[in-house]
Amino acid sequence: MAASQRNLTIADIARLAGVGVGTASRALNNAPGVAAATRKRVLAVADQHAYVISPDASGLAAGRTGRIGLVVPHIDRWFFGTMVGAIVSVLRAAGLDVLLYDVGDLDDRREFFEHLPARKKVDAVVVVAFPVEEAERQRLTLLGVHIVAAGGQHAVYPHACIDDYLAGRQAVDHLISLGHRAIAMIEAVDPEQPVRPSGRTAAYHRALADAGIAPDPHLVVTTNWGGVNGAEAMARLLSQSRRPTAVYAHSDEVAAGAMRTIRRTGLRIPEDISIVGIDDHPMAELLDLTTVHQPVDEQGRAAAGLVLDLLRNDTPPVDQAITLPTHLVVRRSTTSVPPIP
Amino acid sequence: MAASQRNLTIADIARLAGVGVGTASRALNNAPGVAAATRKRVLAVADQHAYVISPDASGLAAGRTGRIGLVVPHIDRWFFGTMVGAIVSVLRAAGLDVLLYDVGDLDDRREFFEHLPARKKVDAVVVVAFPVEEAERQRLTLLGVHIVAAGGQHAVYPHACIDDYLAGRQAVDHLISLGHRAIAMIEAVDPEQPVRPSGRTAAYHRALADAGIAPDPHLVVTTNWGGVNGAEAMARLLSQSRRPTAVYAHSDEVAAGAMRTIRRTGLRIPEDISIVGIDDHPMAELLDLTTVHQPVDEQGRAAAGLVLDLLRNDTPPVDQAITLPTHLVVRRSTTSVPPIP
DNA sequence: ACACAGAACGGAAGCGCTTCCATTCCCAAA
DNA sequence: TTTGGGAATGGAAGCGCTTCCGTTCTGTGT
Repeated sequence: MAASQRNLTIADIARLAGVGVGTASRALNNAPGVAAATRKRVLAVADQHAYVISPDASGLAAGRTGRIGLVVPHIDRWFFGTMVGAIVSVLRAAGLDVLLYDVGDLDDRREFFEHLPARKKVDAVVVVAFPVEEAERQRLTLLGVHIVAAGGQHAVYPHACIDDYLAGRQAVDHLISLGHRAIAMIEAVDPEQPVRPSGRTAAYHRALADAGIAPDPHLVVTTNWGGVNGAEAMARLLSQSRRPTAVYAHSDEVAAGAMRTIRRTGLRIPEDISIVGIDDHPMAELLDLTTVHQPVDEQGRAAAGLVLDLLRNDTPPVDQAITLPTHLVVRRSTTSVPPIP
Repeated sequence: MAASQRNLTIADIARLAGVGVGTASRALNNAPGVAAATRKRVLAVADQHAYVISPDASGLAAGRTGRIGLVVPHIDRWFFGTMVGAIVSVLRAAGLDVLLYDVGDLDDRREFFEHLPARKKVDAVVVVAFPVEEAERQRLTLLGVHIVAAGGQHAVYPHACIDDYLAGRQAVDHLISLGHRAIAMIEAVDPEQPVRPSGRTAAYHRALADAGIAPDPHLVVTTNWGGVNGAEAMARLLSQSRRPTAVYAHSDEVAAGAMRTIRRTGLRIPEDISIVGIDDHPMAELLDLTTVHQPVDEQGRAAAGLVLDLLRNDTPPVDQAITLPTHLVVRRSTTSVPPIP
């Protein structure tokens, strides 16, 4: 009885199978150098006792962890959750485990980079969709493992992402092509993240310039990420003298908020105001929101693929920067510019 | 040079600090039995060399992992993502790491319970918001660690959740109190999960019975989880001879889909049809959807708290089943029953 | 018949830590 | 002054594995 309480070790299995620990180890790891019959016998014994190798002991001896660290802000949001799901799926299939670190709010983030809880715990790290600052980058080198970025452009790391500028252009150019000239932008920033130049913002300005439309600072408002803030931002936009005929929102969530404000104001979408978002959030379909689709799953899978490459060859993969295409999805929230009454 | 490549071990730190490995270990672990001056010296040396203890070696020797396994379906959905975020936050603060396992689709799920990838990797497991079947439960015992459920009622495990029946009653009773009698229900099931009796469904039937309203099977439709399916289900509902004056949807996402269908049909919300959901998804506010709020964060934090209790005392906590309250949030999607034309 | 190359195998050393036990040291109590 | 006793400490053993090296055992070529 007492003996059965203790977990079996590889030595027990070896003894029960009548082999040495070395052979048992090779058999259980599917390593070469074991006769087929022997391997079978060892596996049978292990199976019979529901024995599995201790990954920690194995890792300690072999010098790897079998784990990948995922550093992600706001796991509760669709974009990040989807990305994480895709990454986990690929890594799991490769037999790797995922250690999750949330750096959503500033405190968590500081905490993470200060103490680097992932140290000596992972074979690689994926930073999911947030810009890593220079100081943070320095700290990350202390981890001494490969780093990959998913869903954000980080020239310094291998990464998989979309082209934010192009996505923005697809949205704004769509409005322009419909004849709109009074095009507003609701710029979204994450209060928890350091502000940085956004491709989505640049796209707006350049698209207007390319179309010969004079920029109007009153048509640009900035707000925090999130639907409710989008609603508030839209209210600001509507409180001005010049009413836009179209709105370009940095994300579908922001657009959703804006739509509520527009409708509450008594205006119709798209007859009075057209609106376009970015992301193709599942909600966009329910809202009939025209948007720019970005392949979140694919970004995640691609990033996970980079990790696997990095782990296999120690030479960096040829294709270090994967940029996935976005495309416009036209629904019922945009139409051509209304005639001036 | 060559020496500096190698990672330092505790023996190196001990030597550099002029102490034995035992003392170094105690100092670094903040364990008793070390003179203050000695501890300070050891910590200084460690700090200077950016040394941290190897958690794997430490765990191996001490017989723990410092990790908690999270088993969760659909990490990309708001409910699960929010739950995970809350759990991670509490566990991280307690110095525990989180290993994430996604059992969203049936294959992943079978895979997980068949191979139990978490074996010998975690000190406890949290199953997030999905019903564990008897066979799966059997397998889980093989893990040999504490198990806690978050966001689902599992009599067999310590858990934190809401009362689905009560939540359903709050929604349906609200409609009844507004005078509605032709109340439809859109029942949501997860195609990836085994079907099981739902408190939200029971609430509907009993609420009607309690109010003396004759049940009408035509007013009940079942659909898969998700907004698009809710839209389709609502279409089915509207294609019938008897049009409901109110709809009770099992979740806000389903309700959102239904709202689109209602509006596309040319009906107004709430003038022609009232609708109520459950969850208080962030989207509900943007949709002006009346719903029943459930505290997802709190469920996650409570579940994580149970884990910590279980790990501390080996005696199960007194409060093994934590049920958190829900409450109705009235917005603009419900109103009293329209007069019969 | 013999030699010899491989394959199969056993076991010791070592991965980086914790913990226990034995030892030393210091100070208060008598 | 002597004597316990507790605090501080060093180091060996052991956590459960991998891997290397030396040994044994085949079968093959001649």
